[in-house]
Amino acid sequence: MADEKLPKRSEDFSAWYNEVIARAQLAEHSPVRGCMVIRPNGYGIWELMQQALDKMFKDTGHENAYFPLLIPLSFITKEAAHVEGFAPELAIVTKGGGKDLEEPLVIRPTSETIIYSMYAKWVQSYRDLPILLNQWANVVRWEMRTRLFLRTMEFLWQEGHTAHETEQEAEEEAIRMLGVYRAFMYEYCAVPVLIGLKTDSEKFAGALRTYTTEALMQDNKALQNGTSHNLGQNFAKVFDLQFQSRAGTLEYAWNTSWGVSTRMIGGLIMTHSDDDGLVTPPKLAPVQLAIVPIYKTDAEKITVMEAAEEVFREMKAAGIRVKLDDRDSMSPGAKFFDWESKGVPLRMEIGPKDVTNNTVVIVPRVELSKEEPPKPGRKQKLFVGRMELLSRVPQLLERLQSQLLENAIARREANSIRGVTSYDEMAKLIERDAGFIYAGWCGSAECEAKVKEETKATIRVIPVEEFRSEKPPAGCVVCGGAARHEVVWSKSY
RNA sequence: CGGGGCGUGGCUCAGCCUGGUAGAGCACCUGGUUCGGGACCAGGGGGUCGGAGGUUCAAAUCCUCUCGCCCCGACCA
Repeated sequence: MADEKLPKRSEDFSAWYNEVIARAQLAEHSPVRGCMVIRPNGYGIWELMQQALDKMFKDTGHENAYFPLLIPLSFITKEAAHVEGFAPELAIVTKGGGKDLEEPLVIRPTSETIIYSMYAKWVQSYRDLPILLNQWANVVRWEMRTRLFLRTMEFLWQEGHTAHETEQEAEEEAIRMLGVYRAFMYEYCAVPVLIGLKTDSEKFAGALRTYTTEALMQDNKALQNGTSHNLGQNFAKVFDLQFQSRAGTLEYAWNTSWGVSTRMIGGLIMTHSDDDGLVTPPKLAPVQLAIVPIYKTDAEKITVMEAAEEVFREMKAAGIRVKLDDRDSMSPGAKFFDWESKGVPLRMEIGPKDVTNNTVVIVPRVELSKEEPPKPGRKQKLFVGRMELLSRVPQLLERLQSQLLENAIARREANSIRGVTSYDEMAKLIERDAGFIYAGWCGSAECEAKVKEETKATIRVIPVEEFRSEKPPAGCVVCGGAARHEVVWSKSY
């Protein structure tokens, strides 16, 4: 299909990213600036993400519901920090049915306001708490500059919204869902993330505290791909979300909200894909195995197709997402490139020799360290007996899944620099896109702003203990004052 | 909103400077030969040149306006 080579990551990362998406037919720009059409190959990834996450949400006691797209403008303006944060990116409907509306309606940029206004009606006493809901929805934020998946004006996401009796319960919920995201990123996306707290300047408009998952892309820029907020009582106070407590007093509820979006797909691409095109982790690959039959003569075609169809049925029955590529007008070589650029984890070749030997050839999309190494300069080819397929294919998919995570962790570690103490050194590291830079921070907004101003890097996360360095930093890398936190600096998307 | 670039078959672009029959590669359709890493030959379909106005015997080409897109900067999951 493709007639040219991809741009190389090392030469033009941004052009490479766009081209990977185009080749894999994941998405396209829409006629409206900043919006995106998600094609089946891309939406298939999203559906698999949804399925996995939805189960995780249900398993942690949440239910799905749906709240409307249109929100009264007055709702958004009720919470001061919230308005301030979102005002510049609101899309507002002022006309309906040919007439000016009495009150303009906002197309939701997020649903805190409409949801907590409803919760207020549903909650009388502490017995009505907690409320643990999630919704799958689209939201609109009027962005200046957009990139497919990473930042589009309309995007798909899920937003969880909960209400609790106590601050501690809300805090536990925010952290529990951060943990869910972290597990999802590792186990399904094979995207290793740092987790921790956002600084005040980076937190959600209207939150008490914002927790984040941060991944490092192959160009060494950070991507925030999940957030979980402890909203405190900010929204409860504005929308009268009150309940009678166990002690009989009237109290405001404590809220959390948490979300992940189609941005994760961008993160997936920029984490795993290579100069041959898209790479998808098996758990999120709409097609996990592509079977390419190879034949010359009509007689060969008959026996090869027979074998290929049998393997296809076998794999399908075993629950593998499999495709038999029976396109007659395309050469096998062209099919190899096609499936590679689409990121399919395993490709299977079945030719006359395989039929005779009762074997197949399997080529993994990325090299597997636990399998026989490839010949120099060649792709790794695994010769597998037909009888072993039922055990080997799932095993290879698992190995590929863990290989991707291993590779990504290794890359992140190779591009994480700890113990930076001098501001000049940090500035130089940022200048050459060194990756995640760990350094001390005094906690002042001035020091944070100075770095952003001078280097474009920001504090991505104040990591939880697990991700901190063994030796805590003593001083702030900017002002030299006592360090209150170890933080991770990086340029970001 | 500032700075730069670009709008020509589905895609990537040439043609514009110096006005005169709309082109190429890829993709697509038909037939044949091919097929274990991007096949080849022959034939074929498809474009009011982003839009409007102007100059001219004549505009993809020159002029004016307009719309849209992309890249770089200030805000953001």
